[in-house]
Amino acid sequence: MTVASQGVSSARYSAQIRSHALQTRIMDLILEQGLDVGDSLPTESELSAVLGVGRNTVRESLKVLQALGVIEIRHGFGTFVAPNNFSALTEGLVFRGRLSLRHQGEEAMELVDVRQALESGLIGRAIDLVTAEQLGDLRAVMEAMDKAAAAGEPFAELDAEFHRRLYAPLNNELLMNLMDVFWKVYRQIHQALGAGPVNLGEQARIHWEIYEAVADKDKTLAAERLQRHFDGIRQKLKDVAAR
Amino acid sequence: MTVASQGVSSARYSAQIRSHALQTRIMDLILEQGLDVGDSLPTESELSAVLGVGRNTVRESLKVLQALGVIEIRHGFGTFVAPNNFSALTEGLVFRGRLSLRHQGEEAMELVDVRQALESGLIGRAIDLVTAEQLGDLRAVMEAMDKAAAAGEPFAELDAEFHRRLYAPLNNELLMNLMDVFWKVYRQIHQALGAGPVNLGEQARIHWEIYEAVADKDKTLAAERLQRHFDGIRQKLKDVAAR
DNA sequence: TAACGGAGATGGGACGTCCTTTGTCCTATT
DNA sequence: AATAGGACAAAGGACGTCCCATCTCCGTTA
Repeated sequence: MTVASQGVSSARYSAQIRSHALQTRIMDLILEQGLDVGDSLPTESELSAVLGVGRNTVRESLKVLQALGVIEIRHGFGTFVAPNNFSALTEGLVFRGRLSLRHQGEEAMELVDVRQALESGLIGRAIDLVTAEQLGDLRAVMEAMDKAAAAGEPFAELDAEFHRRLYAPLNNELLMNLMDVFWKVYRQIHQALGAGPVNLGEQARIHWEIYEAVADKDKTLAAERLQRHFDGIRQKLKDVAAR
Repeated sequence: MTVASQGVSSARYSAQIRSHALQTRIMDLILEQGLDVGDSLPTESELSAVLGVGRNTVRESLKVLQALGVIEIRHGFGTFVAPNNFSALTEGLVFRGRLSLRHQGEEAMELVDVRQALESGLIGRAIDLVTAEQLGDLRAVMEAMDKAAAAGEPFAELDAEFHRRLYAPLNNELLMNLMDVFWKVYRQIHQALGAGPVNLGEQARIHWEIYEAVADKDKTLAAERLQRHFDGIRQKLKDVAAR
């Protein structure tokens, strides 16, 4: 544990506790009133009155809750309970990643480790649950990837889509969000590092191999190929960071 | 899909883009100036001047960045680049979890799935890397757990500590943070659900079995026992949610 | 019937003011 | 000389107020 990691939660920062309390009160208010995703919160002025604090203070808390993906603020219309949304988490992680590039990109590597564990750990169950239709979707992505590769176009988005669809059978929204976050963060760190030239054809081939293993319902093989896929990514990161 | 669920990411919300841009500018400013963890940012007034926006606006962005774990604000002292810290993420997830209790606690289940994949997926490498000292630490936790179980005291904290130490050998701070978050969220959801009576002795036994497998460096067995541990948790959740 | 536009509501933002907290430094006391 | 305590300055915290920007809704008009 680092020196400072005891920081934020420490009782020392009473101000943080107070503003944190306000956020909690707002969340509790949502829950108490039985609001659900899509329902609207009271206006800022109303909240300011109900909670007994100034409107600016309310606004600060609302902004934080929005950043945490709890609510959605729409200018001129109102504030609403947000659907699941982790995009905020992305920002923080990307920042962390960029900050860590000064220290040999540890964070990026850690991120790949976590992704690897998640994906190769879950592929088995995904194979158990995948339907023919979902497999078809996956294949469609691969064909698009081939097309992009043949045209010499990068296919970062298709890559992400492939991994996303791979785990769609699990029907786990939290996982989807997390994987999205990891993917975006990885992407941005990769770009910031200055990605070297990529071999599109080989990229596509690796994904095809994973697809084949999944289509054959061969869990061990799929897990192994995913593992290797990530080993490759890790190696590439190491190469870039070494410069 | 609800009315609002197409919301946040849409280009439609220019206001969100603007405030998001401000956050990004602050983060960029940190990176450009070469600030590292612990360094202090300009004061709110200075930022307000440099960025050409009002102090309240700056404050809103700073609060968000604090919530994202990017910076740490200390009343009367200044604003600093924060060490890694995910505690903020916890809040959002706990809220999600509580919100979802109305829908048979799906989120809690998803959370367990992700934890399971992460932990059983990473235990192998943890076993590869674990040192004798770390193994000793792990054992110490187990002995404390035994003592608590014998005394009839719940040992949620020791349980968390066990899982934390299990993966300490990986030296992956991101993973540690994530696991901490998952743990806290799970804990809170569990409490909110109204935890049933727990069999302390059996809890301890299960953890001992995992420990033994790790001590024997038996990766397969450890992964399997972890898997079963989580299956048990999942079953318990299902029971509680069924009421 | 469809397109346009205004009204009203709601969030966005900027100042200015005063309070609270924190760290520092200086002084007085022992 | 060492220490305790108070004064001071700097920084963030909270509010109130005023005006702007944007959205939705609904009525008007072509």
